[in-house]
Amino acid sequence: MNRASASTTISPKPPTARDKLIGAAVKTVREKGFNATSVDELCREAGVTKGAFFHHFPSKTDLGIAAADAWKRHANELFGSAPFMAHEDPLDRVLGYLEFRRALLDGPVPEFTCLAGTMVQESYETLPALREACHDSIWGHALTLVDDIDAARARHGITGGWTSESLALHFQGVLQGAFILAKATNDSAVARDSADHLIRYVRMLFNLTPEKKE
Amino acid sequence: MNRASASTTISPKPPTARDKLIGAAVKTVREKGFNATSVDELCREAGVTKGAFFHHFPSKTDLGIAAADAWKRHANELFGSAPFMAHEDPLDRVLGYLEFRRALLDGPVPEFTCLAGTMVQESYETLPALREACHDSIWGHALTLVDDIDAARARHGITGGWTSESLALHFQGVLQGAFILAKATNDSAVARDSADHLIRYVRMLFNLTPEKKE
DNA sequence: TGACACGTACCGACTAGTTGGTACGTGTCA
DNA sequence: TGACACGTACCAACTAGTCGGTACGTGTCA
Repeated sequence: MNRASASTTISPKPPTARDKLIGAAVKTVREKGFNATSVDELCREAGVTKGAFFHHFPSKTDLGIAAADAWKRHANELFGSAPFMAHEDPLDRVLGYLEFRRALLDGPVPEFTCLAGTMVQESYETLPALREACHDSIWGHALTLVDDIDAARARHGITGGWTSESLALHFQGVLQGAFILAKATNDSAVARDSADHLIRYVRMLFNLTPEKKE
Repeated sequence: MNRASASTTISPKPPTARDKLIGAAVKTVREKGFNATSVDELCREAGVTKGAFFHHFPSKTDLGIAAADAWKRHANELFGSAPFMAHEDPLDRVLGYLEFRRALLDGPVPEFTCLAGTMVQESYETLPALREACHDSIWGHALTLVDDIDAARARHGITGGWTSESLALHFQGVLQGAFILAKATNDSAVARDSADHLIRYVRMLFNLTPEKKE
């Protein structure tokens, strides 16, 4: 009898023009880059008009900022609710995270690359507000790993001349680099190889056998 | 008595408009990206006119391709003649390469980043010829390391479930990722931290102590 | 209950400026 | 003299952003 009676109980609200534009930006900017994606194209992709665009966003840069923020929330939801998070040993969660990320490196290149990593290359010297949003997106995700790395070090008695934060950021760096290699070949195999090296590194840091045996 | 008689013995030929445009592209594209750099701006930076531009390059994309090629030759000359190449043990050359690259991660961000890695993000789905040139630039440099990695493995009896080529590409990937992290912060410290993790990884692969002691 | 005021979401034609690229002229040197 | 290296003037297409206007929901008060 309420306003959603005629539809299913899930997803009561239809996506607004704002939501559709953010979705279009996440998709198209990852394919073509921020500067090569025009406002008209984003509107076409989202199925909205230019008036709607500038009603919701003061400028194209502001859509980029909103998309970077949405991207961070998307990532933290995806990984925060993934199966590997159920492991009791924090080291298993850390390795589970890396293996989960490696498993994502499949299929077409534009679908597994990082929006923030793509946009920061085009903005870091020219659009400080967008650069900052990309920074927040990457760091905001990386820092979710620090507590587990810390706990894994404590549990397994690992010290070494490195910080947990630097390792969490190294994870993101290796993956960002893997995306670039994959883009250069238009093939994801090279990215998976790089992820394997990263996993091997972490196993060695924690005195496990370099190769996983099952 | 030859055509360079009137000038010093060094650098006999003045740079052509073509050379100056490639130099301008290497500098400006690394700062702002390929799409955000206009032809007019490249001409201004190089001190040449638009007529000269399109006399030497059929299109802006072709300048990008030429710049990627020049970048590869520049890199191979820089690293091929660096001091670490004199080490007798190939493992010392491999580690010397990484330490040399780590040392380069200093100063302003736009000066140590990679032209090919920057351009490939903007071209991989839209400009196949430029993507291919970026691929050649990165791979053409990475593959110069494979023989030394192979020799180092033979000398030190290292096998492991990885190929020398994948490790050489992993080096490039980690560095490309480090550039992105540095761009996101506008600071190079995070890139050096990531390079340290990479060096630690290689030392562990070859059964050295994780941290260097002198 | 219904008329009025107001706010939000959205529309699409328009503009001022920029874009990559072209056409053609000119100087220079083998 | 003619080929090459460059300069000047220009163009059509596209760019981000503007602006006057519409559609419709909501709160209020007689």
